[in-house]
This record gives sequence, C-alpha cells and structure tokens, in this order.
Amino acid sequence: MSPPDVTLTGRRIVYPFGGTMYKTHACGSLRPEHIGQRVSLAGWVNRRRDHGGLTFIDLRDRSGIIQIIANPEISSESHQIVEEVRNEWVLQVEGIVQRRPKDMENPALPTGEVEVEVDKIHVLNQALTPPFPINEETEVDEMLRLKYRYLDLRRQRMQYNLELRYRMVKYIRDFLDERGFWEVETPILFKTTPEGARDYLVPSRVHPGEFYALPQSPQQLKQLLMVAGVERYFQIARCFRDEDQRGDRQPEFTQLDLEMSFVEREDVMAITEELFSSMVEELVPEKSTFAAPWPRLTFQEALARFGRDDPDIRFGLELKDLSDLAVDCGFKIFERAVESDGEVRGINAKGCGEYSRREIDELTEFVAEFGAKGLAFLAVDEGGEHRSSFSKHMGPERIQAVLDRLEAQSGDLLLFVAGQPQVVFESLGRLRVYLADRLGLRDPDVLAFCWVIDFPFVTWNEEEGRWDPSHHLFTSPLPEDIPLLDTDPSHARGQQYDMVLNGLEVGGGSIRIHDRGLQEKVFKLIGLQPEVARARFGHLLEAFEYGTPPHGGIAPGIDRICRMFAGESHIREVIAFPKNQAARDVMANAPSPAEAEQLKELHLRLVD
RNA sequence: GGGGGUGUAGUGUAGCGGUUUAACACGCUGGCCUGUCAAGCCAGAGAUCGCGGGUUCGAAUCCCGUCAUCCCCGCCA
Repeated sequence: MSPPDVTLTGRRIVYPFGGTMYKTHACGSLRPEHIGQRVSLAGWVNRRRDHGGLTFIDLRDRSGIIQIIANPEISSESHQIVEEVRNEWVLQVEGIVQRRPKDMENPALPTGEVEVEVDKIHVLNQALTPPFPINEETEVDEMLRLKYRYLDLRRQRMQYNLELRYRMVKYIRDFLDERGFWEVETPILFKTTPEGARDYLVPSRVHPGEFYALPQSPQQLKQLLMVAGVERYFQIARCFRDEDQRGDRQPEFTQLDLEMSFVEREDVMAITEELFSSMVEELVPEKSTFAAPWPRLTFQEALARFGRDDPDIRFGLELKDLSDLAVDCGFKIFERAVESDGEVRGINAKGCGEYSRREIDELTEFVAEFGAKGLAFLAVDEGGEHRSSFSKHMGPERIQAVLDRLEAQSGDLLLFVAGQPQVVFESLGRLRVYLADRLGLRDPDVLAFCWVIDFPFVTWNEEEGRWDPSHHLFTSPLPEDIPLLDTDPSHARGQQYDMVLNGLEVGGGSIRIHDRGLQEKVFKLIGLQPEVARARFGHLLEAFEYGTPPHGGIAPGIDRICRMFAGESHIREVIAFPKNQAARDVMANAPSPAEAEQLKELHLRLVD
C-alpha cells in the first residue's frame, strides 16, 4: 500500500487507507479514477434511503462517506439484507465503482461523482439505535455525550478534533526532532510538589504511610535533564492538578514540555514562535496568524493597554489612562480616586454612542461584578452633543481633553472606571472583552499569538506577609534587576514569558537560575529557610552543584492551543475521554469507592 | 467553598396555575415506493414533566429541599 497522501478537503484531512482483508479502499477515498474497479469496503451505516426497489446506503468510515446502491436486479440477496440494516450497523460490502448517472452527482460529498453498486453485503455487527444522532451535528446534553463518549467521538466534528490533535503532536515531534531535541519520558509516580496546586496522591503498598504524587508538571525533571547534558529536551507530558474545574481546565491535561540549555529567553521564544506559526500554516491554513516575531508586551504594557496579563490583541478598545486629567476636574468621584492612590481609566466603545440608558446600566452591572463602584460614561452624539453621567461637573476644556485622549468621534461611547488600579484593570479588562463579544470583534479565524514578558519577579503575599515568586522558585530575575532583590524587590522583573493566544494564556516559561548563589538569594528573599529548601528540593539543589548549564524552557498547553485551532470553546472537545465539571469520568464512573481489601493492602482507613 | 442558569417521550425544544387526553420536529416501528442523498407519502408506538415535600378546589407551571448538569467567582501556571 502506498504511503498516505495527505490532503485537506474542507475541514477533514482525508487520506486513503485500505488493503486489509476487510477493505480494499477507504470509503472516503473513492473517485472517478476508481470507476470500473471491484472494491470491498467496510464501515458504519450513516443513513439508509429505502425506495422499495432501489435502496441507498451512505457507508461511513473514518475517511468519509460513499453512497452504496443495492439494486434487486443486480443482487436480490444483497437487497434483502439491506432491508434489515439500520443506522450504525457495521457492514462489509463488495461491488463495482460506477459513475453516477447524469445529474445524480452529489457535490456535497468528495466521493459524490461515484457510487458503489453492491452484489455482496456482510453484516459484521448490528447496532442499537444510538442515544443521540451520530450522523448530524446536533446539540446534545453534555452528560449524555460523555456517558457515550465512544459514540460522540464517532461524530464528524470529534473525528476532526481527534485528527487535528494528532497532527499537532506529530508536527511538534517532527519539528523539534529536526532541531536536535530528544523526547524523554519522565515518571508519573513522583514526588509531591511543595508549592502550587493540590496534588493527586498515590498510596504506596510497599511503604506503609508513604505516597507518591502525580506530577503537576515535569518542571524539576526537565531541569535535571539539563544537568544531565540532554541540552534539548521535550515531552508531550501529562500533568495532574487537583483543583476545581473550569471550561479550560481538566484534572489531567497535556503540555508540550520543553527545555533548552545554553539559551536566553529570546532563543526559547523564537523557537516557540516558529513552531506554532508554521504549525498554523500547515494544519489550519484557513486561519490567519501574525508571523514571527509575535508582538511582545511587557507586563506593565499589557495591563495599561488591555487591563490583563493575557490580552486579546485581535481588536482595539484599548484602555487609556486619564488619571492626570482627573486632578481637580470637578467630578468628585474621579478626583477622590486619584487622591487615594487610585486612578481613572477609560475605553472607547466605538460606535456604541446610541446605547440606551438601560444598556449602559447593564454594562455597569457587569463591571460591578469585578469590584467597580460605578461606570461613568460619555456618549458622543452626532453633531457633537454629549450625553454623560458627569459632564455637568466638568469644564468643557477638560471634557475636550478626555475626548482627545480617547480619540472620540461622534457615535462613540466612552466608558470610565475610577478606583484602585487592580479594580480598574480587572473591570475594564473584562468590559473590553465583553464589549468585543457584543460587537463581534473577536474574529474566530484569527489566531493572535503574543508574548507577555517582564513579569514582576515576586508579588507581595498579604496573608502570609512575605514575597511569593510570581512564576516559580527557579525563575531567574533579569540580570540588570538582581541588585533590586536587596533594595526594592517589587520592581525586580523575572525572565518569565507567557504565551498568550486570543486572550487565553496557553503557555509559560522562564530562564532558570543555574547559579547557586543567586538561588540562595532568592530563597532568602521569599523567606525559605535553607534547611526547608534542602528538605523540599534537596535532589535538585544537589544536582545544581555538579555543573549546571544556563537553561530555560516553556510549557505550551496542548489542550488549549488545540481547542483554539479547532475553534472549540472547551478543551473537553479536543480530549478523547475528558472528565466533567465535577472531575468525574461519567462513562467509566470514576472515581469510585475502593474495595475494603484494596484499602487494607494500601494501609489506608477512611475517616468518614 | 460561594453565586447563577438548566432539568418535559430516545434526541432537541414548546407549554410556565385550569378547554392539555402535555404539543412540535427529528429519531424509532410498520406499510407503500427503482435515482435518493436531511428522500417522499401513510399509519403507529413512545413522557408517572429529575426526585421528595409543600401551597392550592386544581401544579409540568408557584414555594422549599434535594440530586444531576452547565457557567461564573474563589482556587489553579
């Protein structure tokens, strides 16, 4: 059999496979060139159209659909069998590929110019009526889909998603292989992660009272591989975190774990950009992306312009700082905000000047969820008249300055939030995305990658009264900011980079600390006693004593990126067997109670 | 951990205090049909309206509880 001939046909990547005892060809591969050939096919009944005499069957396999025609004048036996057949039965058929009669072609099918007139049909298996339609894309209750996941996956949308994901992972392997990376597997049974999310624990039978933990990521191991001289490592790594679920989170997920020696952050970013930009071109050419280099935003810039550190840069509606104009402006709410170390920022909702009071109230309620005490507005009507919640308190020159700052034109709606920076950014950042959705500005065919860099190295933990690392313990600060660790830690920046796609954080990484002195300085800064550090990270710290190269890496989330490529809104749709919102596998019913016997063997006793 | 939405034949929905014997579409079953491809036509089966309690002369409809599920916040790199 010849190697797969990969072509893109619509959303499906179709290639022929066959040449087994059951089928000479894949259903979706038949074309006019096969006319006259005797073929055997096998697949599922997608649909049956019974004309009493002639009966048509759409036979479906992974590659696509072909029309089978059972003519009683050709084979009465086959025609009789076809009478009994129902949707989703598994058939093997034999017959001759024929050109369809004139005007009977189906342009909707890639195989639509031909059909197979059968003379032999074998029912390989019967099927119950499925609990939801397999042959059309209808909305189905989520729990039902998960319960019958094997049927859900039979549907075209899910087959596309499964294949897309496979292509992504294969593309990654090929791409990195060409650049000298080795894929190395790391343990699933490993050690508890001191910081971060909750661990999944695995009791040890042979060591009573002791536990493995499933890795939250192979972070420590990939750094050890750098010490080991691997220089360029990657892994399609399964990661486990026992936290509550969200639309873009699962208890287990997959990341492209990648680490390189003798690199600076630009090196890691460059190879990541090249990987994913070329992948978009290759796998989802119908989508457009920004060519490398992707836009780089500092953390401060991301906040100032978009209100978030995971900005969606596909559209404008950017935030503008108006704090300087708020001083003595006459509008008490703005003035007080600035006086109490707060600020005033606004966005220009282009073309929303006609919004009713009620619609604006709705926006106000929206930002209230994120702590905004109110939402000041200024609608610029045609002819320069204003409708505003504050213009009567503010002089005309100051209003003009506000209009200029937000580049307002007639028909625009300007929206303002005043308060503490955190609240201003959060509420306007959310409002910006909310408005973009309302205005249809988030083009699903654009994949806008960007980098956010120069994150604060540490953040102040109010509850514990100490500095916490923003990324993780082994992230290196920017070399020029190292002196700040002693004098002004809040202004030190880390060599961290977040990979953001359409407003979703899809990966993060950093250049790591490979110098013992600097590592100790960082431990000291975050209040980690040397003894405690040794207990938690002893193996790692010891390893670092034996000649550690400068290194850094990144971990792009495969599930999230795949779901964006597939145009899906949940990573569930690109995972073959996902868990539901409550972290339960409803198909297999996991987790489930353990047998008393098993518990005993594991030296475990349930407390309630 | 907190908040919100949803739950009606196999599926997707309508009905939201009484002319409902719970409706429609798809699916399912049977019949007719030789060019359909969401085939068509005819007939039919299929629902104690998630579960429990309450209000009422009367509850799918209102209230309380509970379960399931989805979403948001918290949590989470």
